[in-house]
Amino acid sequence: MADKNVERYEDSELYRMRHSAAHIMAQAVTEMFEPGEVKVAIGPPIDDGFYYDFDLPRNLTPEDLKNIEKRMKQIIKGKHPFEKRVISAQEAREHFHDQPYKLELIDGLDQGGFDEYGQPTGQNPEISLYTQDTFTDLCRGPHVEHTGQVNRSALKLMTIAGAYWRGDEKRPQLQRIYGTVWPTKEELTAYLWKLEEAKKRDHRVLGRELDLFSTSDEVGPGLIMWHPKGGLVRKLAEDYWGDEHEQGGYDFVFTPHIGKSTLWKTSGHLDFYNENMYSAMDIEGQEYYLKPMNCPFHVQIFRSQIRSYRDLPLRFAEKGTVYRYERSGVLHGLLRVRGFTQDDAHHFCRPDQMRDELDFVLNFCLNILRAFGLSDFKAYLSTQPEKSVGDPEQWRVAEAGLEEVLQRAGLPYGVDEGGGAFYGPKIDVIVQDALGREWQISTIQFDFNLPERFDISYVGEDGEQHRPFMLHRALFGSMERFFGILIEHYGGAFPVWLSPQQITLLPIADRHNAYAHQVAQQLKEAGFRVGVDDSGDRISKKVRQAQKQKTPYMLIVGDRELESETVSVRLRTEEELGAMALPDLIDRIRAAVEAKQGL
RNA sequence: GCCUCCGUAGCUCAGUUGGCCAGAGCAACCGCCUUGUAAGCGGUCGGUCGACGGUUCGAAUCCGUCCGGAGGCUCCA
Repeated sequence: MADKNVERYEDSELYRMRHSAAHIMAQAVTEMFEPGEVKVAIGPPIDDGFYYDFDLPRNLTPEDLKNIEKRMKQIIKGKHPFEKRVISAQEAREHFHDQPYKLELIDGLDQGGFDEYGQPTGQNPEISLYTQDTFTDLCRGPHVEHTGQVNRSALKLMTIAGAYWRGDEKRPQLQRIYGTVWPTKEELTAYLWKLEEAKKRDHRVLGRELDLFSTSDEVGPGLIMWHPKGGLVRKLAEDYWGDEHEQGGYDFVFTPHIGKSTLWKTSGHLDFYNENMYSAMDIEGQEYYLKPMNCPFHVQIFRSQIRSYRDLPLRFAEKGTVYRYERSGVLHGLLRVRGFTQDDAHHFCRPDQMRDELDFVLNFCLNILRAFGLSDFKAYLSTQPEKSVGDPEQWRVAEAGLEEVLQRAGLPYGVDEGGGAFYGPKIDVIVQDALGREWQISTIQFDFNLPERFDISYVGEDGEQHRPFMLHRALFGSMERFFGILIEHYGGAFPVWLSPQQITLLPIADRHNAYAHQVAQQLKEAGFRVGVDDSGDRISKKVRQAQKQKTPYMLIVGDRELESETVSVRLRTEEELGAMALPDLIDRIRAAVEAKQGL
């Protein structure tokens, strides 16, 4: 619920400042070219700044960006007032006769309230112009009073990027300049610092530095190689996942990576999911497809025998690796890939079990995520899209069921109308990471399609055949994506239970190596992942190396420790615990591991 | 996919009117030092300058195609 005392961003001074900055930028860009050469599109404020889209005679360079910023600061200094004028559509058309994008916007406004994306607004708004200095723009406003109210010391142009007119790739591609401006210089600095911090946590960078994973040109884009250390983190996550699922009443299944075209024909994937599937391969004259989803296989398992109402619910879980075509431009590290492993499961249940099943799966999901330091949850409920299968009545029941479980769980949620999959409505769980960024992780979806298409049923108490509800869910979503999020969430400093190497022994001099190895052996026997840096480097170098690897525990051993049979403990937080006896240290680490948090 | 930018040793980067054998730091390896909490010293190895084609007496540098990467592509004129 929005707090009434908190001003909405749209109503804020900052919003107006950014909106005005966009206009000032448009003026600066317009002035760079001959009259009539610059076609301006739209220039709204956004979360952390503003942008403006232009159709220009040539491509902008980073050098241009500097000049534009310079010119903007001059315009700001001029303290030019923003003046509003309400005009008729006809006047507007005359004014913008050589501005095709503006004309299109005017048409939208004139024809009964379409916004700049062609979406109906349900109202017929007035048409207004805002002028500052030499520049006039079609604009609803509001703006600051004069350009001097835009803080020029807190202004910075960020990047140039391509963007389609109205977001439609069939329309012209425009040049978009992103900029940011803040009430104070300090806030700009803080914002830039946050960007830097996010950069430092970039899972692609950390993935290399910590030797967690890689991709290879020779293998292909969007295909991930998990290195030993990344693989270990994954195994730890999967082991935990497996234990929880066993406790949670899941059965584990394993299914092939390919299936015949008839399977995908029956499932509907060839009709509805074709654009994400790779082309067929020929095996002895039969077409086979790489699987983009695991569901059809799980359905096969369900119907491999006659099921009784007493058998339900059934929960089949599989870490299933799937392959989906993604356009090359959208691939991104571990977060958007072409081959990935879903921690998939399908629940089959009776209608009367649906409510319990939903409660179970949502709570199960949130509990597992909590173990990974994620606790700030919200959700989206996505409803029936235009292109979909199944009885509308059934959709309503399922949508209501999903909404109720969210309410019972007390999870804040929004509704994405028409955002569901073609086969059923869904809940997406969104988490906030350590930097406050939001990530979509888990998904819980109804499937009306497959039970129907594969004609699965169970025998009810009445001896008749009944169609079960089928629920699809993934908690981590995909192992790749989840790993990427975890790396960024922890900034590469995994909690000790997930750290690939938990402890590194750092002997001061060669003569301490034997003792270091002996201690390491004891720690290994206690169940920890331990290494010894017995290189000839100085201790400060060894500490540096271990720090860079974000090793939770650094144990320095020299003459003093050897003498007293202790180790000097340094944490990666740079905290020093001083000399500790091994049993005490073991107790401490064991506690942290069991708690699945901290060091 | 499209637009902009980018692609030089494992990593981070120098190398601009096209011209001597393509460089540095880190890493790796070999030595010396035997060291007290984020880089000790010296040496060695390592690159068909993303790939292919073209222009040229001559291409890392210019052109073309392809491959790969980064940012962006509907948060209300």
